[in-house]
Amino acid sequence: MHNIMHEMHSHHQRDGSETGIMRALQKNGHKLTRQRQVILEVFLKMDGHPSPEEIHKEIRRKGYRLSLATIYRTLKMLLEAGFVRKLEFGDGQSRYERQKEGNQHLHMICKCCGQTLEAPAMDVDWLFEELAEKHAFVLHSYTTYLYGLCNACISASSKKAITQKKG
Amino acid sequence: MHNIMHEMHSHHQRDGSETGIMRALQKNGHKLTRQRQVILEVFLKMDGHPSPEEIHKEIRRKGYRLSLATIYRTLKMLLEAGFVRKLEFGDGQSRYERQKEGNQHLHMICKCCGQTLEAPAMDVDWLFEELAEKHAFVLHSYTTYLYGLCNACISASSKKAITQKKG
DNA sequence: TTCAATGCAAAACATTTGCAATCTT
DNA sequence: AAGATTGCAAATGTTTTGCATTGAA
Repeated sequence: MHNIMHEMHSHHQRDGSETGIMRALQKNGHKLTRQRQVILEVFLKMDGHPSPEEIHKEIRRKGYRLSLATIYRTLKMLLEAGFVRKLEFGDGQSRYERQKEGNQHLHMICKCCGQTLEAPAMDVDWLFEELAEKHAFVLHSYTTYLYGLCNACISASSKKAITQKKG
Repeated sequence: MHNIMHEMHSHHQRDGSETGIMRALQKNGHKLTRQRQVILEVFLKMDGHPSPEEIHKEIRRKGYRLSLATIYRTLKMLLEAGFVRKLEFGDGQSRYERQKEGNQHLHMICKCCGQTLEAPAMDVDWLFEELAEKHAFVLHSYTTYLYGLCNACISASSKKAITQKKG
């Protein structure tokens, strides 16, 4: 039941397209329902890290109609199958991003405006690997959140500081 | 109102003891109540990453009696003041750990038993710093979760594999 | 004395679940 | 036809909040 993704990559072309994922899920005993197609289709087209609620809104905006519960259930399935990653930015709701193999990245979260940007992981990969090994830990995946201020907010706040002296 | 901690470090000895923190909070206009003393005292003595609920239980176990709401409110205050860090392991409840300056570490979370261990950050620090800089991002803090299997669970599962062939 | 902080219960959320109806296969 | 999946509403679990009361300064 775990990480269908790997299987997919060995047997199929590594597309990870909507149909590719659906086929992989199907092969693993899941049924191919209209709802799952819609969720996948809409989710894959969304940028950033949408929450279940946001995915639901987007789905309705596009004229489809399905229950929030189904979105939760589908996301859980996709998570267990390894097609998505679950993120927690600390704002009370969970967020999801697509799991693209070999595309690890860090999340930089601006404390001021809440915007998140992504930085490619680069050297971090082997560093974490080495670190885990040192602790006899088998590393499967990782998530990193960098908190601070984005460029826009720094500019804004320094401008404000000039205006009102002493922030 | 933000990061009283820094202020404390420049004016006081950098102890971060219960009284040290209380004094710093007080200096910033917060009132020194019995409840806050108790929460701080108990929390600082707890290991790991206790959730508000766990802190509450521990407090009651020690014979004190105060409301869960107060714990939430106090933790929020400590968070905004920079004395604690908030963590989300993905198990549905938030967890808190003490913010010790210059003691950054990564969290290794075992997917099997749920246990978390900590690894000192080492080289990660400047790597993140460099990365942030490259994106014009001012780094304040970071949190890293490494997911995988701990030593104990690996041993256990390999033992099981021998017994039942094909896991 | 004054206003912040507390306790309590209710409210607000996000997420999960039970169950009857409905789809895939 | 059989069993998985859905929708709905209710349940759950965590966190927040309104408000009267208490307590620190």
